[in-house]
Amino acid sequence: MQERRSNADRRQETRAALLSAARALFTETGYAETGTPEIVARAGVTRGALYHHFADKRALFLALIEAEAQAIAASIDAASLDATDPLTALRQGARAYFTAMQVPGRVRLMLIDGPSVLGPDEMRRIDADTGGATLREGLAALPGVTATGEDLAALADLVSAMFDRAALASAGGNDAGPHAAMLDSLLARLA
Amino acid sequence: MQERRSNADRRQETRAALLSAARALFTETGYAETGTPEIVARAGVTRGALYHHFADKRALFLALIEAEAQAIAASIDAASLDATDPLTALRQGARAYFTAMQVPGRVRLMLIDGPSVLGPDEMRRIDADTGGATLREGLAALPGVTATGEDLAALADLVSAMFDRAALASAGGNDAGPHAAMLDSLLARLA
DNA sequence: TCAAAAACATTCAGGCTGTATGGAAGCGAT
DNA sequence: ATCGCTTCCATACAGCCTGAATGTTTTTGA
Repeated sequence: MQERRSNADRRQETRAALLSAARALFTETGYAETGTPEIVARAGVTRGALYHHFADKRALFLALIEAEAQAIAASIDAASLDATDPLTALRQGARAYFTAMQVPGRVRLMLIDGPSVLGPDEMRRIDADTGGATLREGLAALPGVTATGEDLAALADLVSAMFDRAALASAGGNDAGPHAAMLDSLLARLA
Repeated sequence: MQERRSNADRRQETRAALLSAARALFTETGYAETGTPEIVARAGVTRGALYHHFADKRALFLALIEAEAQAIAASIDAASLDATDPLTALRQGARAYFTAMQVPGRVRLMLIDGPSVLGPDEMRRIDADTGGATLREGLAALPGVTATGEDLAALADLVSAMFDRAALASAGGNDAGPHAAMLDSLLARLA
């Protein structure tokens, strides 16, 4: 019995299987420690399929990171829609980011392996393509923030660094309480 | 002609040669892209020497990172000795950190490859063993900071994240001005 | 229905890591 | 001084992985 599938379907299915298997293994074992034989075995295909869909291991990882970044940005957008004043909007966005980053493996993908494998520049680009502007606008709306242009971008970058560090602190079963609370009070000082 | 060297000398010399060669290649090409054959060729020894002194490639990298962290901490300590009031002390420490992180390759070693190869936990341990306490004390001395214990540690971690991000922004020939200035004004708000 | 293209499988070459084995040089005791 | 022991280092080997090249099957479109 041979099930007749369209090329588009086949393509998308194996791509999804590869991305899913790669995500599982990369988050469990790390990028460098995970081999492509392992990935394709888990995905139920061969290495030929992998190298047909992706130029190399790095390209597979890049596709994974981009999908993950979009999922995170979508979560934040969905959560911070009902904004009353700028500060609570920012706080809601921060909470949404933390909960989004608690999805298993996300910290490792986005904050550890991502910058190392893809480089900081590419990670910045990905961030800019997904949710980068949101934070800038959220900060600019705060009454205590007068920065614009480059200064505003720098401020957003610094605040984003604190978000990331707080998310990192909450990984591995650690208590995120102190970091999140402290970050919240720092944001309150900005307003 | 055979130069008679003591075992202690031989050991330290080849170790230094290996660490120096590894530092050069890791900073130029990155950890994953640098092979041990390349390292030992540059150091003028063989892979046998490398695996005699270090358990594996990771252990060599670890020794390198620890030495680098101590060098950075030493630079900061040396620069922030003449402290008048807490805020300027912190500012001087910040400036010292930025100049220390402008040594070529340091950003890549400490902020990109380090966390990926050694893991965030080990990087935290290294930071705690070198200059971790300095920042906590400097922040605690600020009049506007009332946090203690876990909260103080969380604040120091968040501020440290901003330092790192600012240093990262200044890497690759980018202009560090906006980040450094913005960070400076944020620190002033804390006091 | 049939050629062309897409999707996938298999094979191959090169390189790298870590280990095991071998040799040379220093060290301590006699 | 020399002899066993240890340290230091070099060479050889086995296993694995990556990416490219080559084959095979399935789908597509005319």
